[in-house]
Amino acid sequence: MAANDQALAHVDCGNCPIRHRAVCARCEGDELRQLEEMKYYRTYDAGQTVVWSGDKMDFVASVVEGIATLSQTMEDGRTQMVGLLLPSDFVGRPGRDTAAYDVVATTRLTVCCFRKKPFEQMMQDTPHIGQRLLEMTLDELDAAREWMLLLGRKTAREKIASLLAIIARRDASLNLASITGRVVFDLPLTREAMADYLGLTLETVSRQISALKRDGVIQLEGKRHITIPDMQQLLDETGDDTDGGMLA
Amino acid sequence: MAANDQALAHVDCGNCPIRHRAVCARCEGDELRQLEEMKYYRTYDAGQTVVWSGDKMDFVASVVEGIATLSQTMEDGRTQMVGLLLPSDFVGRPGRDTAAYDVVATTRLTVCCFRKKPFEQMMQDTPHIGQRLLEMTLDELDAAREWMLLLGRKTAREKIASLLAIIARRDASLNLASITGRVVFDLPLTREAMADYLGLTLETVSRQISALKRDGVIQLEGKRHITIPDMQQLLDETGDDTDGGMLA
DNA sequence: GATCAGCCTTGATCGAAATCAATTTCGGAC
DNA sequence: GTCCGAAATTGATTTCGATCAAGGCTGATC
Repeated sequence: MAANDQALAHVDCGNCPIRHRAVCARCEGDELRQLEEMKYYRTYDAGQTVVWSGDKMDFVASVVEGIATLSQTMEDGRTQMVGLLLPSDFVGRPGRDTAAYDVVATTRLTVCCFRKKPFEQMMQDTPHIGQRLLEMTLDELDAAREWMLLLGRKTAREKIASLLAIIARRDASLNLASITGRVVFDLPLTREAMADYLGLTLETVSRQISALKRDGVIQLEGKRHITIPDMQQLLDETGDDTDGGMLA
Repeated sequence: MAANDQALAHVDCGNCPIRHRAVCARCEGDELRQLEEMKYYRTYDAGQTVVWSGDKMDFVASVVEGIATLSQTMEDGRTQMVGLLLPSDFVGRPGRDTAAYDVVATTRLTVCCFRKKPFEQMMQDTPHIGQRLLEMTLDELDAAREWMLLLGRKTAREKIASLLAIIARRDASLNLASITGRVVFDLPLTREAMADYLGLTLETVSRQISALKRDGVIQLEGKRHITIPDMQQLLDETGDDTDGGMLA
């Protein structure tokens, strides 16, 4: 049965992010069993809200499959996405019992949950879970700061190119393909969601995508299927330092 | 002598942030002694760069006194500040040996340093240091995300008001004053630094400050000394939800 | 296969902030 | 006090992206 398949996948470290990214590599048998007993799954349809900002949240979770977004909304309705959750990303904050952001599934979403209290206890007893969580949080902080540069200083075209590059790179890493040359993928976000992420309006997003298409940087099939003929050309549009990076 | 005074301050937990915020409350005698032996101080003049992005960084540190900024710069010179480091904030990332950002002292700055290797070892041996660091990192992540909303969606006026409110609130908490009513403080940043933080130009910063002054929201004495006659009025300008917050 | 709704594109116009360009103010050194 | 230079202000103009406004495409439903 499906539930069992998933459980097996976990034992094999194939899928469950908490297991895979935070725990598995260093877990002992007892700890594995403990985690195994604590976890449960939830799935959401595309468009469903997982939690609203301010809601009570008595679990932590990690994304198994699908994509979710974190966003903040001002009273007058202006919204800014502050995080994109991909498989293996962590949701929820130990030591806080209300959600700080709206969490929305943008595709069909499966998460692996742990009730907060026992998870926190487990963190206490098993230091490397906390250590792994610290590493992940530091990575997220770096990502957030990179996004601050994008939001504060990049032009609309650079913003779009950057977002496409990030999505392309993620797909490339999944496919184990090289980062240069041709890349093909489907956009997991609507134009509106892209706009919310980039601090733009959906019209500007649409226009800039059209412009990149017109300039041959990307090719579009339908509204979501994208081909990047030359990844380097896209990277040149992002404004980022791309020439090999510093080696020191 | 000064050095000794500082050492005493640390023993008393009065000042050193790593001690005070991350460790002290739960540290045992041995751990205290170990930290005490590891630490050393550095001071920088206003305007001095502590480390350049990409530089090797073999220490972690925490701010004892003064203010530093974290910023990212694009090849063409556009820069975005991604963090403001106040006393007790942590600098450096365990598990990474090059700096990811430029760290610049904006006032005279004193930091308390620990060489990375032994600090990491200490983290291994003393779980609650890592736990405290996780809490601090999660706080920083929240702050970064709040800043993303500011950068992506707020108007220039709202940005200035938000920055002033943050600085005012910080000073207020130091003075144990209430958050409402009259607040007086000195700006620790130049207009240019404010612009880098807010994703604006320095001219726009100047114009908006003049506008807030003209509208009676703030009073200016010289270029840096600011009086806020009515804190609530300033908060109303930030665009943030301020009416008591949600209570659920 | 018609209808409809959600998503997307494109055009016209507007407006906020950037840019370019002088001054002015202020704080410190002498 | 005077002088100097950095920091800040202010004005004129431009520009990029927002806003307002029509449609167009596509896929689901009946």
